[in-house]
Amino acid sequence: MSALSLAPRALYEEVAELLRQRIFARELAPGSWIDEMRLAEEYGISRTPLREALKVLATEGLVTMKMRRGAYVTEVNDKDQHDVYHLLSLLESDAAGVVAVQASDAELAELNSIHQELVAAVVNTDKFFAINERFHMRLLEIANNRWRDQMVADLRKVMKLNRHNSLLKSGRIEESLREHQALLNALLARDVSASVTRMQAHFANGLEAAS
Amino acid sequence: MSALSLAPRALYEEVAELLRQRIFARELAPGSWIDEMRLAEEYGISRTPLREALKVLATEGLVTMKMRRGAYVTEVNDKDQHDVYHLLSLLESDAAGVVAVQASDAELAELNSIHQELVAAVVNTDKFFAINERFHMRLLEIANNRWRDQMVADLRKVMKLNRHNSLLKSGRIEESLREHQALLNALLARDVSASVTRMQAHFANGLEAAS
DNA sequence: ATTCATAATTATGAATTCAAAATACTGTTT
DNA sequence: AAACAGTATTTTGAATTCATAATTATGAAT
Repeated sequence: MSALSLAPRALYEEVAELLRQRIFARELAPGSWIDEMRLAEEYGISRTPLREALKVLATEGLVTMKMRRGAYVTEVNDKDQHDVYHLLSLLESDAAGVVAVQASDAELAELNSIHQELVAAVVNTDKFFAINERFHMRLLEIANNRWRDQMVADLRKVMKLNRHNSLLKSGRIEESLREHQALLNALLARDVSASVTRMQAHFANGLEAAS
Repeated sequence: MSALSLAPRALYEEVAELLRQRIFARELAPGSWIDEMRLAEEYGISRTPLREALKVLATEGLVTMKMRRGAYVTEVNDKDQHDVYHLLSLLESDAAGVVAVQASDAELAELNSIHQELVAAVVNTDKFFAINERFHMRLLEIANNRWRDQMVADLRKVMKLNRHNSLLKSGRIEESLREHQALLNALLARDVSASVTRMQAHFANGLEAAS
């Protein structure tokens, strides 16, 4: 068997993740047909787990199944992009409000510590992006709603379908940092409405930069 | 509506819907193991499309796949119930705000007309529930964000997993009607923040009634 | 009777096979 | 050359088959 089977995850999950990567990398371009046989052969597996993976991606919205003519990579237009971004803003700003109320002091301290890493990484773009991602994820974890986590994860995947996908443009690292600082201040002050507003502002600026 | 979809659905979709119904009806109880062979035989199909359907339901959160030991109906505890309800409130109240801004006069008139049906159906509980559902769905459609529609649909499915699932308890039809009226007034006045607040209140009261 | 080891059974995960639909190809006619 | 009919090929959807993991049953030893 191939190296795939060594992973603890189910094969169809493994394949789904490989396909996501190729879709995000635009190796499988939006609107293009997905050749089951070719991919199955390439991965050295049968069509069965591959087709299961495609159905998972279809439910996530990354792939569109057409009756009797197979799977196609979903095309995301500007409106979709805008709509998804709107929902991310809504969900994450709500999460910020929850965190302002419910987080323990230790958890807020942890967010603060990640923020300090962010400040330190301002010179290294890649590192900044990675830590920024970690900050958002940790905040969601602390907000402690697995259903929201799942939705945000799915929406972020869809965002990656778009060419102008970055949730954080490289040109506005300093600006983004200031927004993060303001958000953190609101969180540490446990000011709910300010936390929500700051997160919304963070997203609003991000969309402006992306369009 | 589904009557317009002339295209026959794929078998795995058909089966997924049948399984959803059985899960909502608690014929497949939360936490219980799903017997693939039994169901496949019962439906007169092979395990292949059934397993594809199960993977779709797993992505929706209705079932949980356990490595090498099959599929189980997801157990939704009180916290899950609360978390999902919170998200529904968030998404639908946001939709109400969008509608207050973006809806055409004709669309608002349509919502008003559905509301009048609701008023007329106050004596018939089943009818009231159905029309109430239609009002919420139409409002979402008018808000015009297919990603939110999808998320709300999935969350409502999860809500149905819970014993105390009703988004609208029978004891508070009159109260619910008043809330709807207040929401509609805000929408017709195109008052965004009032629309959001009214929808939030509608949900807040619903949760209180459900617990 | 309880525990442990081993054999038999069952269920899962994945490959293979098969039927039918969609597509591509061929050759003929105009 | 364009249009068409008819055939061949490809591809999808689904059933079947197969290998192996997990579970259950059996029986020996204490």
